[in-house]
Amino acid sequence: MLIPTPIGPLWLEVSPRGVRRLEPALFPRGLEARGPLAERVRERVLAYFAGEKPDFLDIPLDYTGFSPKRVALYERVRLIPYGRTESYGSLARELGLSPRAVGAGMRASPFFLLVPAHRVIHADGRLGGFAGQEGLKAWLLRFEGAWP
DNA sequence: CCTCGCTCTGTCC
DNA sequence: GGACAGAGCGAGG
Repeated sequence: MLIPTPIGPLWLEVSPRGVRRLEPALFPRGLEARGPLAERVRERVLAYFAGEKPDFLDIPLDYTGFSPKRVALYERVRLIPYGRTESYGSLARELGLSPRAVGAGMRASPFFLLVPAHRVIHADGRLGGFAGQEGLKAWLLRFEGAWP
């Protein structure tokens, strides 16, 4: 399912266990997502870009194939509330990882918005990277009022 | 602004 | 298995 947003379409795939991927993509790239979960995700994403401040904590994610450390990292990042930021380093200390490992995990996440990687920034307040789309990270944080 | 050492995951071979 | 790049941090110049 392709969900239209102000930053371009987001491609959604679901499995019986939950969302398998949600990320920016211009064209369909796999099986069409159908069913109640797909509809729920679509409504929630539209609400997000309509300026409501939804969380996505009740949306199940399909973590099949991910290591326990990555699951713990993603579940922790999901708890960062709308409009707030935390640093790679503080998350790393909390989870017993290295700061680089947190960055690597965020980079590899297929759960755009659902795991709000854009809310994870440098310890000194700079934004840090975003898989070559740092403008998108800045857009999202400004939209949430978490960045000047 | 810059460099360096530390650190270690993800991804390729 | 091994090699390398990378969404970091902190100290130092």
